[in-house]
Amino acid sequence: MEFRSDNKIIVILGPTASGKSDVAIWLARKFGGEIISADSRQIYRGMDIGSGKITVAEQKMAPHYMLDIASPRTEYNVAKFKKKAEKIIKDILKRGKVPIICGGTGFWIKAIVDNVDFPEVKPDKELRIKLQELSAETLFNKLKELDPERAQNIDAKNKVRLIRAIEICKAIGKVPPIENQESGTGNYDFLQIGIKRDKEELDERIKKNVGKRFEMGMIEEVENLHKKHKLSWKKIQSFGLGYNLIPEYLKGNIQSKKELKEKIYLAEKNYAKRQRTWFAKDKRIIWIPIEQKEKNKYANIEKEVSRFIGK
RNA sequence: GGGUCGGUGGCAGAGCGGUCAAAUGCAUCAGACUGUAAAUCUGACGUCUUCGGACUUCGGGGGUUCGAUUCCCUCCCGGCCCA
Repeated sequence: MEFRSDNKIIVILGPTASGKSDVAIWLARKFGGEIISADSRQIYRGMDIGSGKITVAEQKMAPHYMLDIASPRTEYNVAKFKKKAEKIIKDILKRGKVPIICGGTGFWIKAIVDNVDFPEVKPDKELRIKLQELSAETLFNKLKELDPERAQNIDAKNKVRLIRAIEICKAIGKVPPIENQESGTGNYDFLQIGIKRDKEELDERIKKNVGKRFEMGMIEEVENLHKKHKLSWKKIQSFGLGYNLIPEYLKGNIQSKKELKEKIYLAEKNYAKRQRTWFAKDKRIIWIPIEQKEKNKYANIEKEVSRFIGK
């Protein structure tokens, strides 16, 4: 009997430093998969060490997509990601392979899994700059006039959200409600696996990871972004975490490498917490720990995946 | 030994007679999230609580005062300067 897997997608997710990439590569080789990165920073060229991108050698171990596809001077976003990723998914499935989405950017993953329908309103730079001057309160009142419905559930103190909502209103009248998209999952069948690690272990991994990336030249990378690629400090810092902190060190606002390292570690720990909070909401995620034993660390994940795709 | 500045919540650091359980930042904990998502944002953070409050805190001890984290004395500890 011919088994069909032409609508099955595997998602490997988890907080930073949980070891997602290794799992994805292993699965890709085992099950004939191709990996689509869902990471909002690894999208950019030249941001390798700071973003924790896997090496070129590792990338060669399985087909990878959505890595290094944008210049850091352009602005990438969920909507673009979704469009492009969907095309790639279709293509992978058509060739009889298994798409494996792997990443830690929860919102981007959700965009695919829940088929979030983003309103076709492109960012309006000028409007954003103008609105940025206003207080959250003013923005909120403005939105209340434009779209009382959206104003009802929006975070009234979050300027970024308020600005985007107003931006949408200006363009198409109101923000389309999201409730209509409940059943968006539609055409695809997803298996979402979260890499489970307890907090202490993850903190330890993050710490090690930061140390390793320091040795790999994380500081130099940021220096290059500024000097060679002519990116402003402000732009670099908008990428967050190390990209935010390292310029402070280079500018002399952080005194020592030791202090810088400690701060990056803390920032990544906090980031991991935000990721955990985000992922915790999605009850469909199956959390699986990686086994300690060497022979097959991924036995449990393998079992789950086998059952899912029926091999 | 003399002088001087200081010892505040996990840390840094305000407060300098009442409005102080004590600003602010960090850390910690919890949470939100419709084209910036590694971003952005919210709440909690002495103890107990029937959530109105109650109780114990600002190096130790003593004092002044209706009232002290804030003033005085003294002791202990630290920084700096002079010897």
